[in-house]
Amino acid sequence: MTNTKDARRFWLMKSEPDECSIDDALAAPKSTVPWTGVRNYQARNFMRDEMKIGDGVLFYHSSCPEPGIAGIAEVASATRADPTQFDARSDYFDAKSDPEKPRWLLLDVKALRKTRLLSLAELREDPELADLTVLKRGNRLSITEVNASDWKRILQLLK
DNA sequence: GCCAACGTTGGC
DNA sequence: GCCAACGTTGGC
Repeated sequence: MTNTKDARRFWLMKSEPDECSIDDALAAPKSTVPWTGVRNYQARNFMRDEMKIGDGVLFYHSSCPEPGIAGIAEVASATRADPTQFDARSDYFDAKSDPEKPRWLLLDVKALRKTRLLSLAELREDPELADLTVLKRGNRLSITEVNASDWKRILQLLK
């Protein structure tokens, strides 16, 4: 199987470092964390339909003093139900989700390494990254695709 | 804490 | 199925 449909793809995943930073992910067993709390259908569908084990992930810190890319990770599992949707004490509880037909999914993300913080400001300054989805105005999606050339460029900036 | 942008909800 | 109101995200 070598057609382009099966090529490795790349993603940017936002995490609030207060909840799960790149350090937290690296400290987890097997450096792997369940990506809990996605409550947006578009992001869920990316996980369910598009993301494959081994896909590259930019681990992005959001809602924090220094937002930006903080590490490199990879997709480490297929999707399964996100258990927090059924936990009434969880911030991510969803009373409308039927356990027989879970509305929200998660997948495992394996942290590979921490990088220097490539800040949002620095990303914006790079003309080569002009089409990076996370830089687009009004973007709020917690999972966005990164094209291969932007991925390459970002790894270069992180060297 | 502000607020722009965007997704979701629910009345009709 | 429209769309106004409301809630959330997330940088600043």
